[in-house]
Amino acid sequence: MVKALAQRSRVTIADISARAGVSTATVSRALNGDTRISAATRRRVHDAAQVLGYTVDILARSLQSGRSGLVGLVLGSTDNPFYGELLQEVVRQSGERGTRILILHAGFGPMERPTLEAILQYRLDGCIVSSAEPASQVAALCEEHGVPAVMINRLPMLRTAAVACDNAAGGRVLADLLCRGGHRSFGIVMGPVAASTAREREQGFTSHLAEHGFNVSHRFIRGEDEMPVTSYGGGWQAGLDIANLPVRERPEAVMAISDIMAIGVIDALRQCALRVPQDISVVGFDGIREGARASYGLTTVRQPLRQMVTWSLDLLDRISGSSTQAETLLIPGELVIRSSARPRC
Amino acid sequence: MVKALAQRSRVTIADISARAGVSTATVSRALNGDTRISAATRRRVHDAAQVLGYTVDILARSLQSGRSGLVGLVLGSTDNPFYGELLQEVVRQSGERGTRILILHAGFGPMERPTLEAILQYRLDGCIVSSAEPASQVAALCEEHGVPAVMINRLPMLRTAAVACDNAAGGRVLADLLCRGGHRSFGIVMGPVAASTAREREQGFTSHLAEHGFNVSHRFIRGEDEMPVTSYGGGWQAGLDIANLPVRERPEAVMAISDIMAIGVIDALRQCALRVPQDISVVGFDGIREGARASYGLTTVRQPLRQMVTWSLDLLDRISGSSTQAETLLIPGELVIRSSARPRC
DNA sequence: CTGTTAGCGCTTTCAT
DNA sequence: ATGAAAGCGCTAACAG
Repeated sequence: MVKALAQRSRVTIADISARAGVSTATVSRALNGDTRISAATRRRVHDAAQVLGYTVDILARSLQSGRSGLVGLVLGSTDNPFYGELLQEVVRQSGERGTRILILHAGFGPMERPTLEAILQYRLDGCIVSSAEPASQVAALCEEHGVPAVMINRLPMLRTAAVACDNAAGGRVLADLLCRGGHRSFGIVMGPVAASTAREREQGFTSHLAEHGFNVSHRFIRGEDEMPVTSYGGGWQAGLDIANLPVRERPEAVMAISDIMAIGVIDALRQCALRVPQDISVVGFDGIREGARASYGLTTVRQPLRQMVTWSLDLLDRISGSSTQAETLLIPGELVIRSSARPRC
Repeated sequence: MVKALAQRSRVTIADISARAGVSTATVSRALNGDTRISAATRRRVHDAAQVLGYTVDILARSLQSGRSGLVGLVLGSTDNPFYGELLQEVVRQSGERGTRILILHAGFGPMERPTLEAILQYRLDGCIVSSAEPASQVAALCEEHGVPAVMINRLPMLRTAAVACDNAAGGRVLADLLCRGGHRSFGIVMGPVAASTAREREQGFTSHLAEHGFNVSHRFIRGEDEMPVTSYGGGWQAGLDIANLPVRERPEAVMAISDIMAIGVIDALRQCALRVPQDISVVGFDGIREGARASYGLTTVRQPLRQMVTWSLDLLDRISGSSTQAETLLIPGELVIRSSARPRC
């Protein structure tokens, strides 16, 4: 009695079995909803558990079952609000399914070895990878050890699965919008490290333009030294460069490879007294909340975040156990027309 | 052989013990750097581990030791970039210490019961709580079960520890700056749900003004329905309201309770053709990256994020085991003067 | 329907 | 300096 209180020792199924007068096996079964247990016993067990304040020890369960109920998440730099939104959605949905999120990485750059090994050490049920650099490391490790992995918005690597927004199609839709808006010269803005995502977007954009007899006259690759990915700072620099172009050379429309870059571009253009969209149209890609602010009114292609996460989690469930196969789900993005691109010439 | 490959079974210390010709106990000791093991044996064990590609199973270790190496993190809505920055810093530092982050919550609002129980189920070594609403629930649970908890930027609850930026002092510093800038009328902007953090900031601000014979003439409480906390949208609304005030009533300076609100205020003021800081000065609090953008140049008090996280993690280490005590660490914020507040009248 | 018995992989006395 | 054995809390055969 005193001891129990003093030691704050964990309440185990053994405690319940004692109190309910059944074996621990029965307790386990009752608690896990095994239908073979009589209603009466089940009640007694549940009551006892309730009274004692029992909670399963997932560590113990996992040791036995091999599944931890943990999903690893690899995030890029939260400098890009997209990752924050992704995190929130992943946490929400995985919570609903009763699985928890272990953060493996959040930031730019590669992962360190010990961090990577957490995948094995904690017997993760799966991994969701949404950042560029660590993708291949994680893919290799998961592949080798049979841990399901799904890339969000990255090309599937090795035999991992992937779910992505249809980047190429999105690029095409934006090109189309700008063409219809009567723009005749185009620029594109992207970060130094071109992830597959960026390349696809560009490719879709460029090829659609080509089909209509246009091409991309200016291609700005700008980034911050410390973080050579798509970033506000990179967009800002590109914006300044665009503003400094001789007027006749200046593209009438610019597609930024991500919303965060587009926002940087817009700020820089305005800084230089250029008006968006009157003087120049700017479109982005991602659909982050910030783009919806009245001060930006960013026209963009929104990634179907919710669905992408749902499918990722489904995929993880499905491929766990079965031999991992490279399966790719492509979801169309949604064109969101606001005010940063001129509708008519 | 075939079986080993087919089953992809985990490499355990038993495998190592077989290969190295020692007992599993010795393997465990060698791997954990027990000094009593001879150098020769240790080498053999390490080599074998290396060759076999061994990784500890933390689940098994934890079951034995009671410590999981997992720290729970409760985050507010990543709508406020502050939480994204916090996340990144926490992940970085905990990674360095060899502990991993389990996300318990990310978003506005309370936590659901099952999520809360993850704290016990995974035997978390501790919890870091930085969001308002779930704080009391988490505190209660941790308190009751002896799990160390530290509130970041919240009042310590029950017997939990806390580390915070000195909010009151920060408020005072901002008030002082504005006074010296020659401002004579003041407004304050905050979200509907006033966390302790917000109240302290306001209190410091107001009391310093009072000491100099000023007071806050306007107090704007604005938020978004779905998310009644400090938010961009709330700041925006407050900004519009300020802009719509009769000119003579309009405060010369406004302090927003957070940077994200300050940014909303600035955007709205500009939308209404008011210039910041020429027509009105705006200051914020937090020091998020976004405020550093040239388009905002937000004058603010920066929270010493890095140090706050370091201390939190230290605190968790220290109080684990010992009877939890309410300990509060207050770290001064750093005044960052940029261009959103008039320096001289 | 329920109890008995083995472990899951690791650490840790207690011997030697 | 090393081994044998117990056990962390749970689940899953395998009996009845």
